[in-house]
Amino acid sequence: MVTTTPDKPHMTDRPVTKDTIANALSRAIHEHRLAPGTKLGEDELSDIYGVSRTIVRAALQALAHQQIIEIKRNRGAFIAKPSLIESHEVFEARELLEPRTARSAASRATPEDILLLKSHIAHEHAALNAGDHGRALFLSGQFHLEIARIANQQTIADMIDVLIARSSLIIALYWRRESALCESQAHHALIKAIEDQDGNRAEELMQSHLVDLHSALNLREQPAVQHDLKDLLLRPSD
Amino acid sequence: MVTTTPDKPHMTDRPVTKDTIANALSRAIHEHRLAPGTKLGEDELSDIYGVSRTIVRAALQALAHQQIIEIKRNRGAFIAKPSLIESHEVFEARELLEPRTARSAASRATPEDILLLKSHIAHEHAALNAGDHGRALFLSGQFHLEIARIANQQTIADMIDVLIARSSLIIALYWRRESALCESQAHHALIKAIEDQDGNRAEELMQSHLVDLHSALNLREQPAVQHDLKDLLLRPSD
DNA sequence: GTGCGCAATATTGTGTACAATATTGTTGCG
DNA sequence: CGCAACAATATTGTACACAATATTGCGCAC
Repeated sequence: MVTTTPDKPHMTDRPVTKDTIANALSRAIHEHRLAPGTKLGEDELSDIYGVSRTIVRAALQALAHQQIIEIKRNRGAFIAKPSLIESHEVFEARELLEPRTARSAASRATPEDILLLKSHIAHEHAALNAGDHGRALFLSGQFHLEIARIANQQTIADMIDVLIARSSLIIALYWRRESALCESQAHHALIKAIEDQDGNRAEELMQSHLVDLHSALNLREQPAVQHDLKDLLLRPSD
Repeated sequence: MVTTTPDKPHMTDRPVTKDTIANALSRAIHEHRLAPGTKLGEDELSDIYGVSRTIVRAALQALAHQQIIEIKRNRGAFIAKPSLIESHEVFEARELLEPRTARSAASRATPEDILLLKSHIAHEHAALNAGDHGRALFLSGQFHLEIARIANQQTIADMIDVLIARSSLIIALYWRRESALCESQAHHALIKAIEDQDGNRAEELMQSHLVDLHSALNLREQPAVQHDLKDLLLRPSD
């Protein structure tokens, strides 16, 4: 057995910088492999990636700044659990940013961009058919991000990136199964509008798509998944 | 001389956390006491604040994430110099976010909020009369931030906060003196609209105010202040 | 037996030493 | 005299050791 080698996971010996860890964690959170409330111990991570806690801490601080993890002093880092208010705010912000961005994308998209978007959809479908809901969700987010990139507004794209990451957490906490209608139809329609350079329609479709997403959430009650049992025991309810 | 005491600057012995340093630097940048391109050495800062480089690095990383400083590997941290494209993007993002936020603020503002806004203006005027342009600029930014806070959208307010910080850098680089018209009139009108709960007018005023700001910049030529001499020598021009 | 307080343990916070890299100064060769 | 390679210096990158703090477990008193 070679499993006893205490070396880094990959043989290519890539440096393993803070971005390596931040991206890995970000991805895992996006794909719902890490649930809100999960503790991310520094020693734990430094063991996993074979680097010192210094690097791990830098990665955690980066994620904390995106508000997808929360660092409590002398307590550690935990995957964030967006509150009801926060969740509304995130989607309201997306509704403010993304429709106009989609309009802009419609007027700039090249044939290559369209192909890329379609490939995104295809991968999303494949993941969904394979039962990999986490990956499908991640790709769905990347689709939105790709539109922002096409719009050629890096600054806005960066903001949307963060909002999408937080949306993933919100979905983990507040998604209601009954409204499990697959949203890929909306994405298809969006591509069509962008392909047709129909900015008005793209904006409108994006707006209603986000409203649909927003309203498909149980943003009236506390989340069903409550890892942080402290406040759960303080909420008797049913 | 007691200047030889190696202690912390303030006698109150406040912990001096990374936020202390980040806020101080942020403030100094806002007020144009630190010019774009200035190098921020780690040892330098750790000496100044009497903490180890660990804390300083954390502060610098936080500022880097807001894109108001740039960290070059093995080179150090430098105050950012937003490019022309970046500058346009920042103001386009503000034009997307702030008008709607002002509308929202108009419908929520309490009498106390109005008073706070007016006090902001007063301080801004005072600073301007005292010739402290840096502080006036800082307060002007805070005014915009205050409106976002009144709108009760923390998420959007956070984004605007970052955009305002970057705007300060952009103004340092691209402001043209000829258009030195004091903008406080616009702020006065905005307060009036908010006080009157006139959302439409607030949105409209904020929009035109930002367009004015945007167009008061020399966003066609490279910045006059070029600390980074590397690319300046590569640009012959006049 | 229950509750409180203290000790033991584990985890994060910070400082520091050393390694890696970039920058600068110098020297030797063409 | 100019250029290039190399050495010296300075600065950042990383790991690690210790300090501070929170959590947990235990024992004692009531």
